[in-house]
Amino acid sequence: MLSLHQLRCFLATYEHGSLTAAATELGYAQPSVSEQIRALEKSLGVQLFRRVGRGVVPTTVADELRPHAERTLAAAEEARRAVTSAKALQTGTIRFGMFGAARLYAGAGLVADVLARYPGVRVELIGQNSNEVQEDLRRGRLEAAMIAVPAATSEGMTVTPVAKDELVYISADPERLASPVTPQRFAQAQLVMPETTWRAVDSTRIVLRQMLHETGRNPTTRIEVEDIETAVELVGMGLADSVIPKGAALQLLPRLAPSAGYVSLRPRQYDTLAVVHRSGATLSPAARLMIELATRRIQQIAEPYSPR
Amino acid sequence: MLSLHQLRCFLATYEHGSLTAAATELGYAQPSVSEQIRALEKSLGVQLFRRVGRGVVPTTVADELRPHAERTLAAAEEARRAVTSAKALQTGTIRFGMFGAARLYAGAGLVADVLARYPGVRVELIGQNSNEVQEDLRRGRLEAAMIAVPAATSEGMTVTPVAKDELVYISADPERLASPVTPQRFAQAQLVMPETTWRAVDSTRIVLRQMLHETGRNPTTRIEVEDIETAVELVGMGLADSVIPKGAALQLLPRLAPSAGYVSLRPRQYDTLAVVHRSGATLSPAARLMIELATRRIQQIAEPYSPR
DNA sequence: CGCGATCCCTAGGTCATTCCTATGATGCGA
DNA sequence: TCGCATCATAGGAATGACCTAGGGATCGCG
Repeated sequence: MLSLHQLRCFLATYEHGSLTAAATELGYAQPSVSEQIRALEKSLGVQLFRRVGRGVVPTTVADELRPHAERTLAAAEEARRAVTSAKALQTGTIRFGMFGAARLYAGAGLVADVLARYPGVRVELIGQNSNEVQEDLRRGRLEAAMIAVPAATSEGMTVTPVAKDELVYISADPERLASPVTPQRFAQAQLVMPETTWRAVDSTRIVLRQMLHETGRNPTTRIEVEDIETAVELVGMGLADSVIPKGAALQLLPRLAPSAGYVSLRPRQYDTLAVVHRSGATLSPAARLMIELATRRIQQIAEPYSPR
Repeated sequence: MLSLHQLRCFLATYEHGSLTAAATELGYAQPSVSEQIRALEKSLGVQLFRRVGRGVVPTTVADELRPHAERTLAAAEEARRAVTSAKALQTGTIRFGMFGAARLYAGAGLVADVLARYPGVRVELIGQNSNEVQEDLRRGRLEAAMIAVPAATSEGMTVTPVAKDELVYISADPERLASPVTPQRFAQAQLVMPETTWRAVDSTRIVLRQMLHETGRNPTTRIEVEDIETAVELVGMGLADSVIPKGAALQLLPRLAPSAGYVSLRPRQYDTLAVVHRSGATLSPAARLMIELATRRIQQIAEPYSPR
């Protein structure tokens, strides 16, 4: 079976015209190199060197083999180098999970942070929804992610809360923004809610359902849309109100709904943003980097998490 | 230490997303592949797969490694293929030694024979002089050669005579061609002799010296030139006569000295053409081919060798 | 022409690697 | 919750890598 080791011995022997010299260069005893060459010749079924009195002389087949041997060793070396630099985050791909809304107002800055520090890397931010991201985590497609809890956290996951993101009520009607929105008023509102596909398990909705449940009411939605931008635009057009994370409101309202504003709920409600990964896994440098940078970004916008 | 085997296991695992499947494809037991992957990860100092419940999932570093692993294995395969086809004489270089005059009138046809049979190969015909060729043989730079004996044959060489090439007297003067040239007449001739550099050991001259020595005379040369064509041209201009192998005379006289002709010596003198190689060496297919073709070519021109 | 130096091969032994079977641990899906 | 699929571990046999020691051939030199 052809091996890189044999090719290394072959090249050293070819260049020196001597087994002894090759062995010296490679740091082996002479019979070891001799044995490797013999094994290579046997495996190829051809004579590579003629043993002639003083030293050895390559055959024409050896001439033929040499450039290929060099190419093969170079490719192997290149492979090692690529891995090393990927390990050092100089190149390669960094993949990180991040649920929709948080990605919306922290994602671009996060990617910018990574690229500023490691210009050679590719960055992938995965996931439209926290639960989708959790599924990727569970399947191993993602090493770590920043998601909004509560979501149906499965066993074997380590969850580290990093920030609280307040949920605010947004509307184009100044009257409804005059004072914090109570559950009573909230229950009567005409709402547009994003992330239709995932409404049953969406973190924000779970929080809101809980809030309303305490008052014995169910939330009603007038419009269901897929993405948060559309929801904000609809709010700007005065067609409905909505509840979104404050960070998203700060970024999207001026751009998509300049006539609208936001106000807190009463009592204040929060999405908890947390870093999640498989329990017991040792995180790669890339993942640790992303976690650190994402945490910093998020905490610039949302309040740092403080356990009660 | 990185090995091709590890890369093969890595690729199979990457493609199947499973150690078991990879092992099946490669024809190994599952723990063997597992061990190879672990060794590769250790040698690179990086995790390549995350072990996740059902199967394994490549990390981004593995994504980075894969194309390089493929390139490396392809290069190794290419190396093997190149050697195989060189071995089968489909490509590569065939090197053969052949001394000056014989190469002159048989070389082109010999090369044509080889190329007709093996269109992909490169052919090198080495050597201007028998002794130069012998030196290459002794040093191992040549595997086998067709040379003219007697020449100073050194120990350790196997000499197989294949043809006798008669030495003929050439002249532009029809009178001198009327009858075979005796040593007496020869000793008085004005001669032009080729291969100046090697005159002391040249095979033809040794034969002629022996012939004259029996009559107690020494040969005199009027002109010394390096190559046989020049000598023949000078003969054609009537400036001197010469002695060259009959094969060379047949080919060169019509072209370079149409007014000249040739006649035998009395007694007839012969160069013996022989195949020479190191004793005890097993000849490569290429060398055997060249010997066979060269022998056939030579025997079409010179008389087959018949031991007395 | 012998003599030492050089270089390759062979022999025999040690140690590491490779590969196997058997078995345990774990996650997934019915 | 049970069965199945998958990976990890353990232990042992076979193979390969490497070494030291010594023999044979060749080369250059006195």
